[in-house]
Amino acid sequence: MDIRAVLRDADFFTGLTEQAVANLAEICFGKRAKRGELLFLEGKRGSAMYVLTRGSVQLYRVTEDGREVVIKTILPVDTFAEAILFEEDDYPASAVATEDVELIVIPKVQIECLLEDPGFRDEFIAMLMKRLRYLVDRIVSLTAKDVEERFFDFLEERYGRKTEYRLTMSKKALAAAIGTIPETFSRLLSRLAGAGDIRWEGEVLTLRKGYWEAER
Amino acid sequence: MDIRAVLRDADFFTGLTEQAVANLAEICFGKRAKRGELLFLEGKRGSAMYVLTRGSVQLYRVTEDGREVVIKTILPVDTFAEAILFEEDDYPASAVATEDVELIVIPKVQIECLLEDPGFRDEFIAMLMKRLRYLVDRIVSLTAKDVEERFFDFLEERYGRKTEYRLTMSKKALAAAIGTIPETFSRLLSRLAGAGDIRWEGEVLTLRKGYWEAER
DNA sequence: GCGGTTCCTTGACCCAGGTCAAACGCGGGG
DNA sequence: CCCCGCGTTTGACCTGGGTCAAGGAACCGC
Repeated sequence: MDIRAVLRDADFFTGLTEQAVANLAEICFGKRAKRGELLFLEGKRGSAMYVLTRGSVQLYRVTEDGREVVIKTILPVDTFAEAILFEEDDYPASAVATEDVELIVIPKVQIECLLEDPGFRDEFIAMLMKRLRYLVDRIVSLTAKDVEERFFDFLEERYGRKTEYRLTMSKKALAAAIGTIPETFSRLLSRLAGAGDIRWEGEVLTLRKGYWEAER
Repeated sequence: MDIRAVLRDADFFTGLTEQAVANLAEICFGKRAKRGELLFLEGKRGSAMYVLTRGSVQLYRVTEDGREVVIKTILPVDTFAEAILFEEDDYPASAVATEDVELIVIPKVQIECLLEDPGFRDEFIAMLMKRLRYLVDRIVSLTAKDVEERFFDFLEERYGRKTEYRLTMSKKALAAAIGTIPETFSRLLSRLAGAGDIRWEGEVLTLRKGYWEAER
């Protein structure tokens, strides 16, 4: 895995010179984790942010009564846990690998230097704005849309409009990603399959041709 | 209304020198709006951010099918619409006055100069982080808590733990603030009143003594 | 191969809270 | 002073989706 190439291509680091990326890459290191492994825990002190290069990760919070609420599902190539860079304290959420994953670990101290650079800082602010927008969208979606709509929103947002999706995370994780439970998700799928809207074989989900053009 | 004094005390402007605040105050101006008035509309171009000094404002989004989702309720003294400062484009949400309000309007261009100052930029980033946290909390709350819990969370978060609250916005607006509809909110209130947990007279809500210490 | 997990599915049930409708109080404009 | 419109309340009703329980199915490690 060529760390430097990955960093260069990540949105997060546009605005850095080739040289700066090279320097950064020197300090970073790769990491693997297996499905189900925790990457960090809400409230724990953290000292790194991540770039996900393979697999998927869910950021979630746990309520007092033990319910897990997924805030966001991370897919390659995306960065996460940038929040930690600007907080003296803890991770604001937990992160779990929803499949076997590969990631790049970027030590916090290293980025703090970069933030001196005003250009980079602007990029950083722009990224935060994107995160804000995402969360607002998620609130709207969880509040005002039903499970079916959220499912297709998820497909579109995370993979784009296609007719075939290779979904490698578990259905349980998918259910959590769209803010519901496995039972409800399973029922949704069999209803859609019954109506001929989708077909699910192994890891491959196939949509009825023209689905995206239909009423919706 | 002493604009300079308000700005000086606003969290948002800590990190500015007295002089910088004074300069800023020169450019800003006060504004009033009546209950129900729109301050800005999602998708419209904007060129100012605001400090609310009296009344309350709701930020909300409208879904395709016309449902309004309240993102956040603003109370004095808080800033809003800072997002616009870093977007070339539009307001990401709409804002409506939920009571008669007084606000300070800060032209966008003016702040853009301030962002040159690295100290101010750090404050700005810290503020964005707080917003992120807030939205994550709201997701958790809307997803995993019932209406009653959200109501008391709202009271605590917006006014602190007290036994008496002067609630000047309409019950309709309150219902929207906690993510429900007037009917459900009204039923909640009469249930709580029946149980002796609350009393509501005019604008004043009184909690049963020791409410905050109870099980919850 | 085999017992033990964990995942997935299905069925029966339930309930918080949304919808629809009706009635009333209240404040402001004509 | 009356009327209209809005906010509020209450009642009757309904339903999306969560809970609980019970089998299958797939995947371990031994």
